[in-house]
Amino acid sequence: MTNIRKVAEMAGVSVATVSRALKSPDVVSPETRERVLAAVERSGYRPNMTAVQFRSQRTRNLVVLVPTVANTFFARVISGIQEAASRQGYAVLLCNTMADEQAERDYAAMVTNRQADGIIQLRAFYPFDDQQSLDPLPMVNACEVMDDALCPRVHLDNRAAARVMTEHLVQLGHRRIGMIKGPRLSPLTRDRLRGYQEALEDAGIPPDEKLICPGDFSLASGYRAVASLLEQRQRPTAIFCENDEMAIGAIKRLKEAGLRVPEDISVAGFDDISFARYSDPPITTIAQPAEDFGREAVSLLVSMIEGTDVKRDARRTMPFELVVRNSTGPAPL
Amino acid sequence: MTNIRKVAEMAGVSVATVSRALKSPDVVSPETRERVLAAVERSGYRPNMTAVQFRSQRTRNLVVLVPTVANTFFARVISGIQEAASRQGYAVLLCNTMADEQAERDYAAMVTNRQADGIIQLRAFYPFDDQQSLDPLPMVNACEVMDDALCPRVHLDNRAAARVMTEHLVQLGHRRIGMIKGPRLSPLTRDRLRGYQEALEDAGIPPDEKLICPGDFSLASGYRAVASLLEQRQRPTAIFCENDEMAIGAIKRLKEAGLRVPEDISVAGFDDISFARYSDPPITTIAQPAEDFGREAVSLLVSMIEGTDVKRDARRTMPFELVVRNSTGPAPL
DNA sequence: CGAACCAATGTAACCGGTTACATCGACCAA
DNA sequence: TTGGTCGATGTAACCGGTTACATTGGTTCG
Repeated sequence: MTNIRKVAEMAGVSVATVSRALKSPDVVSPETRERVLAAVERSGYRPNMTAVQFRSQRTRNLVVLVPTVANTFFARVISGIQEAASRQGYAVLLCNTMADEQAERDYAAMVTNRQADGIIQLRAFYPFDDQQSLDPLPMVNACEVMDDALCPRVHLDNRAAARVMTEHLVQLGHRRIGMIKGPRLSPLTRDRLRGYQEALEDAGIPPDEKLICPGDFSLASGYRAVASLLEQRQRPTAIFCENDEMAIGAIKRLKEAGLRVPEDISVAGFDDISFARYSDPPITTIAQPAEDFGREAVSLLVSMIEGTDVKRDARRTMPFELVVRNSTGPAPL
Repeated sequence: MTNIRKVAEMAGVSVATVSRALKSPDVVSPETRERVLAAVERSGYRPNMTAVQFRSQRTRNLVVLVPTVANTFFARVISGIQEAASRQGYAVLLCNTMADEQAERDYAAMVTNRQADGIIQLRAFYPFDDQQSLDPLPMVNACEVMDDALCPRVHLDNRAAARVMTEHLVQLGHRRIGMIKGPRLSPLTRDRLRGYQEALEDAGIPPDEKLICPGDFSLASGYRAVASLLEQRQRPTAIFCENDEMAIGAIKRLKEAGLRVPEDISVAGFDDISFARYSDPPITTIAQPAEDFGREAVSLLVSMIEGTDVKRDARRTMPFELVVRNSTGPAPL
């Protein structure tokens, strides 16, 4: 492996000059620079980045913790992150954690280890031990955010969005509106549920626990949840699913039961993933500027890393939009 | 930042003893070990991994280049990779490259840079300059493999799989079978196309260029391709899509044209992504052991890294399975 | 009793860059 | 002429671990 000393020898200069010729070309004379670059070229020299990182205490790497990269919503967030990061000269190291806390801690350690300069967490879990350390770690929480202000957060007003969706269903005349929830402990689920409940209350519709089904954001869980909703004495005329995958699973089960969507029953989703538009019928859902979540998170994180003052409890709320397609329609008489 | 010297001082031993107590506990006396571990505990010492990596020339990181992490097939491959890697003590750094060659080269440089020990490429592109270097770089190519034997490869016999699917359609009585291809330059597309053509030839069906449409694996491209197939004087009675996303897009367009699947026209996919089962109708497709692709790739890569002899042109061919669902049926009379 | 050996630990070189500080020669102004 | 300044470059310390080799003290055996 050719190192900086070999290059220095070839160019007939000191290692310091080689380093300078590569990192701050303007401080070496043009002739020397030429000579060094020629030697670099001839020797095929590539700096050993572990040495550079070790010495300079910077890596220009960002770690991103994603619960499931397969989720097309997260995929869009990721592409926003990558775009912004590469524009700012950072590489993105993606970690598909499957919501495993130990895996998240291990990857987060890359920051305390100095293998990465900062971390973006897309889940409501703080992966470090020192929750209250004085100098906040360079971390940003996006999408599903934590309640505690342990680091800057980029999020959606899930409560408001769920409320808008529920109001949409109410306006269509629905009064028995089922809900298929996301994972039990997710703040995202809690907020969407609250929005749904508030909208019902505003409309003077009494809450009904039996209409609220557990789910886990998977296609299969949407499918299963519908089975239990259909057993009810008085069936709902609309089902609000906390994400589009579950809506797709739900629709499948409804069709199997011989029900037409939306004539017999309406189904709403959340996220506006690409499959939502191609579903039969296309799904009414909440669209989020996913890429912007990523860009915003990177912008905050880079500010933290580069020393710009970012308040630990900074918070960016992103806009959402109700996208009405054909999976929702007037309540049957 | 507490370092090994501080810990050594606290424990009243030398830095070498601290290092040994942590890395090879059996060579230090139990009492000393206790003392060191206590000091580590009290000081909150965490080894600086950049120093460890720099010194030991190993990182225990694997880079994985994925064209699009959102693709649910790749997501399964990734989870196989992660499972196998973590079992062998390696961390996985995922890179969503969007098939951008420069991005792939940049991330691949992490290996030549020594920021990672090896790389798994899920696309048919060799991201290093020195194609013919004497000591092969620790790289494994999986899923969409290159024709040149530049590194070990883990792949599917796409030709055989496409042939099986086409034979399935022929057996159902179809003689005008359209095809929606994947990206132009992909070897995967070329092989699947060849399998399709061979099956037609075996069945004595003359080839018809007009039945072969370009696509790019996206939902939208499947949708668009069907539009052009429907313009044909004599419409196909079956369409073989090179992946499930395009099949879903195709079905949507067919329904919009008032055609029933599979009564009026059959549609087949490839990959068996989770949405395939939830489509209406569920899609007939080719299932691949996606997780095994990942596990196999890691196994080969780790062997290369750890010096076990792996032939540069090693090649593992994974099995596939025809999954018949309801999107294919007998050809209409 | 002394040589040989061994377990436990210490000393210090080393990995490959970066950079503070030193050095040197050219040029300029007093 | 001389002291000061400045641009270009060299010297060497340093980052924080790992590990070859040296050292020490105790035990075993001829």
